[in-house]
Amino acid sequence: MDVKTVCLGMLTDGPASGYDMKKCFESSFGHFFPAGYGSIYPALATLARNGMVEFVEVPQEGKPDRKVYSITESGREELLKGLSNLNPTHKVRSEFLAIVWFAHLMSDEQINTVIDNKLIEIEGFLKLFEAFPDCECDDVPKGAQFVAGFGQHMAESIRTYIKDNRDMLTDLDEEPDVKVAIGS
Amino acid sequence: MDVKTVCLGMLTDGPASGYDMKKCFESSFGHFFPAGYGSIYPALATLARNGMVEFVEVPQEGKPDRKVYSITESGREELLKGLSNLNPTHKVRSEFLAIVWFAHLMSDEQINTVIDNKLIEIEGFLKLFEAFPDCECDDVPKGAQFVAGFGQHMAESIRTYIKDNRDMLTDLDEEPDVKVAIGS
DNA sequence: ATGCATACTATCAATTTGATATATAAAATC
DNA sequence: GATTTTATATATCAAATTGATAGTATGCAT
Repeated sequence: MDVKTVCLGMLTDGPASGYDMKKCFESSFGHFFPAGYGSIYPALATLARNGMVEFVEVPQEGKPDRKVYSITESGREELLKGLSNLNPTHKVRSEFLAIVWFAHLMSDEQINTVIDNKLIEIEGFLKLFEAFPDCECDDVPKGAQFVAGFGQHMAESIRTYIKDNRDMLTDLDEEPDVKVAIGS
Repeated sequence: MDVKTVCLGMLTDGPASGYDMKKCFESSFGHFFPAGYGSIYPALATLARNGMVEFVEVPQEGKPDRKVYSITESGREELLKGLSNLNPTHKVRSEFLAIVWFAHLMSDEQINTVIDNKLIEIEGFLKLFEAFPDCECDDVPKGAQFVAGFGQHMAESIRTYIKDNRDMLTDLDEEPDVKVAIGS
């Protein structure tokens, strides 16, 4: 599955421009399937060339024209093909874990900063979920709810693991600062 | 951080060929930082060109020559630069979650198979950890232990979440098959 | 005997990344 | 009042990565 398939999937929710899709990748999709302009625009161009999507150019005032894409019938068939993978991947690419793997080559201070920053990042991410608690309200598709819950569960799980095990990584956990009794 | 940095890191454990490194990516590193021949060989070529690594060609009988690479002093400095990122990424690219997001476009049977297969895959992955229980034994660096534990914890967490929430995704959880009492 | 696994190297097209270019207007900051 | 940033929108480019394939030889299994 590539960005083309995901773009087709997004268009089943209604017409959208490349810019709209980029925002969608930023807000939700990108957390588990990232894409930037450099993959979105070529994907849309290819899909249009092959008749999977159609577009109309909507003139704007003072802004570039919008190209608003819609999925076609061929596009819907292509999408179902793209989704029909019974062994889909789930890949992680983590600079964080690579750095931690080589912790013994680095200073305790460096590692501690990396860990602190990662915990802050996770905390910020988890705050996003407090906003809409278990949004099983409206017409949000069950799949999206499952994926959102997955993300939240993962973030909590990572936070827990890091907090519970970070002291493995530094020689002295938190510079003991033990005042040895003088004259003992 | 790119594959070059990780290759340098691997070489701090001792000299190795591209083939050796590929096996290392397959067995451990690849679970959180994947790389194939197509990135390893170009990485080693670039590193050699820039004096970050040196290599000797070791003739073999009936097999192609081995090119055995070693890290240089410049390489060690370059590695430390590569590791000195205080905000390293942790990215997920999941066809699995993308498919699940669009579950409403698919049949229950398809989704159930995808989920079953994923659970089997996770089960298989977790069996790898039973082999060496908490390998804090030898001289395995703490960083590697932390990362291995991280992987195990994540896999368990994903398994739990999927098992607890998979029924969100299908209309009827497991084809009820309720035999209604006749004549009630 | 024919195919598959292991041991090595390496390359290639297609895809993706991350940054940048272009252009205008509104909002924020100084 | 001037400057910077943010938002709206398009698009492209070099570099990196993916996933597959090619080449060459030995051994093992069916």
